[in-house]
Amino acid sequence: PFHYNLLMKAFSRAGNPDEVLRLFREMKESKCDPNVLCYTTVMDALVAANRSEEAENVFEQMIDSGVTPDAASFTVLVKFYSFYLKRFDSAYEIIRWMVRSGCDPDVVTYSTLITGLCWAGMVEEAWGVLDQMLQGKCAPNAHSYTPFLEAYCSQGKIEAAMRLMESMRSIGCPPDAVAYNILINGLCKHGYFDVVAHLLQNSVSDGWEPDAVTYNTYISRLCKVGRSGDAFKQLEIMLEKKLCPTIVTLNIVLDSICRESTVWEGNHLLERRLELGLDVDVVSYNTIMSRLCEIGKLSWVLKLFNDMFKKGISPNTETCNILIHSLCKAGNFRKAKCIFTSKGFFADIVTCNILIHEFYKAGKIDELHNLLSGMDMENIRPDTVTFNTIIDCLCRNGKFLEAIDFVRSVEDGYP
RNA sequence: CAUUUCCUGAGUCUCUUAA
Repeated sequence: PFHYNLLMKAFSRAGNPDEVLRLFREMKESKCDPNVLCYTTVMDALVAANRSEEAENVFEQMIDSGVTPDAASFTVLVKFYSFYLKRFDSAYEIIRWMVRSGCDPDVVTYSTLITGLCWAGMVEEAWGVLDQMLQGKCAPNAHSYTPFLEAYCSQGKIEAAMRLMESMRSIGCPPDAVAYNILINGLCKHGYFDVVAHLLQNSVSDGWEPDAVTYNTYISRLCKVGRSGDAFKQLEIMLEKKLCPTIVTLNIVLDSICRESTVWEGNHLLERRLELGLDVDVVSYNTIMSRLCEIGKLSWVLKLFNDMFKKGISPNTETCNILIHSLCKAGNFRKAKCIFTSKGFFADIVTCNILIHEFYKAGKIDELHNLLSGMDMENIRPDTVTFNTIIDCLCRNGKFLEAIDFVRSVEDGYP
């Protein structure tokens, strides 16, 4: 069981839930009874792949086979109810169940719920959970506060975020590099690059040390506002500080090069990756394929996809979305559908938005309706992009009355 | 039975869709 768990954990980290499931089956067939840790590993792998129904099944299996869940396994349930399904009533229900069964929720459980609530924009509710936590004599840590920082920053409430940083200090949870990274991301997003420069200068006296993520954040944001020259200066500083660039750093630079100069130069960087001591990953390929998709080079996209496969890098949902988009743009709906319906691929809302747009453009209204009802069955919830796409397409086709009806029909259900 | 070690859960950065 230990060794199986180690293996499963490795595949889970590599983002390969199917292999995790295969090992899990193999384990049970070889009469090696999984323990709580194994069940939790499997559940977490499934949740990370947004396959929560299957995770729920595994939890039930665990109960049925008489294995007692611990705080960690319950927390995985809280995680998928709050992070993915946003069903907070169910998350609270899990916590009540924990208390009833004598397995008290700990700081991780509460922090998970707080994170989910903050991501959903329910900041007030989240403060309530923090109170509940304090009443339950469970001491909060940095994980309990940073979700609030993130929420404030994304709402543009920079002042509130700064004030929270100060209170963290006085409460005895001084902000760490992660907290500063969240703040820096928020500051960059709202254009306060000068404030970021100051924070970096004062880091020693403020008691924190910038890490690779700090610079990745700063560099990426500078690139996004077209200041790639300044971004490269920061990359130099990062290297001078002996901070090792990560694969994310490489991907940020790659993205900037592909957008600003040519895909060709981006590809060139890929070939020189070894000099940096970094190996490319699925995101590197997605970055290039996406730019190729943009300029309509289907055959190049397919070639890179093959290269990627040969290197043993598994495609993720983004990869498949780029492929589907490229195929549709080239009018090859048949192949696109092949990917869409292939097992092992789990469509998300982005996949559906791409198809909705392409079906409209191609006038494939029947296909469109099939897709919409399929989304309903698969529980894929439309987002703002879905609605904007539909409205935009209706208007472009001159169907203004239909567009107006549509807006009215979704007015209350607008996400 | 105790003790020690190993294996499970939470926060920040990069890629995909509309305008």
